[in-house]
Amino acid sequence: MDKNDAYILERQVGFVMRRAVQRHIAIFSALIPEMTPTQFAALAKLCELGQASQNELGRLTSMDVATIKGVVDRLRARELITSAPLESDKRRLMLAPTRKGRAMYRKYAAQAAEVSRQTLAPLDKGEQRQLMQLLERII
Amino acid sequence: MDKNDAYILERQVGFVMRRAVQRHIAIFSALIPEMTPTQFAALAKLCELGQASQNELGRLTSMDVATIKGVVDRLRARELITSAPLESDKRRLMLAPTRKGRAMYRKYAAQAAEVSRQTLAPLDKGEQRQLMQLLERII
DNA sequence: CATATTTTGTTTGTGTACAAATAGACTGTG
DNA sequence: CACAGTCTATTTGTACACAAACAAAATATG
Repeated sequence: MDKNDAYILERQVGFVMRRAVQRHIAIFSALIPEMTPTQFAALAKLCELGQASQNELGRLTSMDVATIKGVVDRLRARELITSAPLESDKRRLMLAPTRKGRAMYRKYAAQAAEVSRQTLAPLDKGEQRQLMQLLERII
Repeated sequence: MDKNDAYILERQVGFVMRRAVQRHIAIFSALIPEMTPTQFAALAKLCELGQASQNELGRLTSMDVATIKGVVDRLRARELITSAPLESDKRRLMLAPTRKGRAMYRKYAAQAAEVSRQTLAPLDKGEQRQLMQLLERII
């Protein structure tokens, strides 16, 4: 194998992104130890929407059916959201944030934005925008 | 809360990176269904080194002690690597790829590079380099 | 040399993440 | 209306990912 063709782990996007995500999660859990990024994402989206079915919330937060179920179960166990089957469509489980859930979201929204800032801190504003745009294009 | 201060999930780095990683993993498992990106990373690094202790391999592949143990266990179960306690330091578990492990690595190294290419395909060469450089700076 | 500290590995528990199989409820089309 | 296909949710199994607690071995330091 040619030296230039060599597979170098450290130069693969997957590896670099995995490490960047690791650092991001570490920053998140330092600033918001009360919940995980995933849980906060689900809660934030549900607060934004007011209500949504479990499936809908999963799609909007990019979590598959099994994943969103676990996240919803844990949020409900902590009484941050409620769930009830929809009368007009008994397949669907409608979710809504509780007062406590909304309070939690309001409490940490600023911190969550700070997590993004710290994650991107090594870059200047222009680079930050560029990174975001490039990432959005490979989704 | 001011509209400009609103927390928009879709604009947070963490969320965007998580989705980019999801897409990357989907591409990987389509091209290399035989193993996970994590397993391939460990095998690739071990093939590059020839041998390494479990802890060392974990550090070099950014996996914590519990994670690398699981990955190593699964690779060993498939006879892709061997492990043996080091005589000169009985704490350490020395790992090495088997003939089968090296063959597996050679077989998929080109495919793994192709995974990176496909992941970055929406970008031109310059943008790809830029993205990699920006990501490396936020690790 | 003795012991405090560090290093390596294991175990347990919790939390994503996804595939595949299942069940019940809805919808569309004949 | 019937029923084929679709949608929603659940369950099971596998695989990362990390924290915390533990044990054994090596090293450092007094």
